[in-house]
Amino acid sequence: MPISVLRYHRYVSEPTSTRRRILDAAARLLEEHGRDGVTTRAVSYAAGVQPPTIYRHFTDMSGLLGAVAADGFDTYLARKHAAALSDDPVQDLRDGWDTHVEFGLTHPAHYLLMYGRPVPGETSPAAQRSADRLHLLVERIAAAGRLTVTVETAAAMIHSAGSGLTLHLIGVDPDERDPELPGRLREAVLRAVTGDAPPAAPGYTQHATALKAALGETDDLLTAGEQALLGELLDRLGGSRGGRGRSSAAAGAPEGGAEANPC
Amino acid sequence: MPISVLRYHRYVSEPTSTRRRILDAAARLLEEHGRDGVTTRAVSYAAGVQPPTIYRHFTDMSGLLGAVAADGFDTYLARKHAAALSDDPVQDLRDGWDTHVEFGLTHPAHYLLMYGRPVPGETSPAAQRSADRLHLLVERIAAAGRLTVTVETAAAMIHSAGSGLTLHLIGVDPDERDPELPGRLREAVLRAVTGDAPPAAPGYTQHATALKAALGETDDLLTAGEQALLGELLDRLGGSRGGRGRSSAAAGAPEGGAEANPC
DNA sequence: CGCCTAGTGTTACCGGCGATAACACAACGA
DNA sequence: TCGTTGTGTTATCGCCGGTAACACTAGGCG
Repeated sequence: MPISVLRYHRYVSEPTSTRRRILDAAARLLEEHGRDGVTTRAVSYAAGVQPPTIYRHFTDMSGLLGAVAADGFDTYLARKHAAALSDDPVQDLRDGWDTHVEFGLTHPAHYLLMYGRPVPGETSPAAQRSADRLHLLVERIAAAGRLTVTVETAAAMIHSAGSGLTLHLIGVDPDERDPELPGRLREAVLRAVTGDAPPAAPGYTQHATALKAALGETDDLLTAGEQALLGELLDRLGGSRGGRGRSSAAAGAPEGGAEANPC
Repeated sequence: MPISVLRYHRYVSEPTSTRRRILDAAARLLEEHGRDGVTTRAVSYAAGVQPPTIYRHFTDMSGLLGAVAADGFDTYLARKHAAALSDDPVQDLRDGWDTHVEFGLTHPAHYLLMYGRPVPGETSPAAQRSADRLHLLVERIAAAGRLTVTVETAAAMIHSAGSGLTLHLIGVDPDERDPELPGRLREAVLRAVTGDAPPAAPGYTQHATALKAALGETDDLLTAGEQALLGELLDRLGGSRGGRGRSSAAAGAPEGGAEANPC
């Protein structure tokens, strides 16, 4: 790249941006003195700026704390493998669980910021990022045909148990922590969301045909009409490579009533 | 009781003691405005005393908050059966779990005070009370010879999962809470600490969830509407397991299970 | 060139917070 | 009767989160 392009701009050679310095100072205070050590004064002093500067970059205190939490979480995950996925989705989830717990124990103050004070409807950016990744990991298990509950339910179970475990461990003196605990709880939840069964064959056609074959057992969950409808949709996925669209439009209800209505 | 015994003492006929008034005022503020609404000024004003009076009774702010949490928790448990134990220790634990979660959802601010900000080595009196009761419930299961792990490990697993679940639910909008979640997580942990084998999931659930996960790939076979419809039917098959509530617990342990590599 | 605008950091300040010192006063026991 | 103890008060401190108003710089544009 020719020198001429390297025009002088304000921040090109500045060692670290003000925002970065504030973030780092706040993170350091957070780790060393806990949540209560992160005050506007302390941060501004440690970052070498005046207090109002903080508000210029992070609208208020909670904005700063949220940014610190997100930054710390991202950094940690980036340093770990993060995106390295194997071809065993269950093992990947296991690794994700362990990494999550490890982060909480390595950075308890960050972790408490993320999960310690839930507010209905709100989710910190860091927690959201973590939840997204969990959802992805669980979905891969579902795609492998090894999930026995909804993806959403499985993710919620795993998150509840995992975060509860981490918070519990944070509250226990390191020497007194039960070494059995993390592994056992993890496997308990894992067994509950996966069957112990070996992975089913990949590809949706197999699942469609298998499900079609088992349709008769679903009387307590689906009405007769729903079973019939589902059967037709599964036929489309499992068998004939028919053209798209229109074929389904015609099919009326199998018979007039279609209203067994259990439930 | 003869009147002569009712000597006049300062507080005999006083409607409520100062300590009680402060406690009640703080609890009300906590429920109505959350943790941040409980300030020395607000409490003292609501209780009709001067701020320093609070320090006379509860050495500092955290002392007051601890007392409020403990008081609220005790009151709640007292109003519930609390000590009513049946002759089925596992069912008693189940009830205890449900009561615990219910308390957290009914009094989220109290609950966050108890579990939201763990500090290594410290345990709030309220949390300690709850832990003691859990220990007792688990010990009864052990006495019945139905525990496959240490009492301590079992209690820690249950506590981690239960408090994590409650914190998770507190953070989710009431309308969007997964009704399956609490029961499933509870049974998963219960099965892991007692030797019970998981109830055989109907074979179709895995196929249903797998197919759901692969719905996105079916664009060439199904219209968007059909995909949505199919997705809903698949959720019904993957989500709920016929009988609800306790039914799933009974199943004996056909195989040792429970020991698949806790790592 | 000279003016304007946007971005950034500053000084000075506000109301509210947790906490404490020093005092006022009632009840009780020697 | 007089100290002691328990309880609640007045007055005040230092720190907090947050904001208004100003100062300076760089870039855009006539």
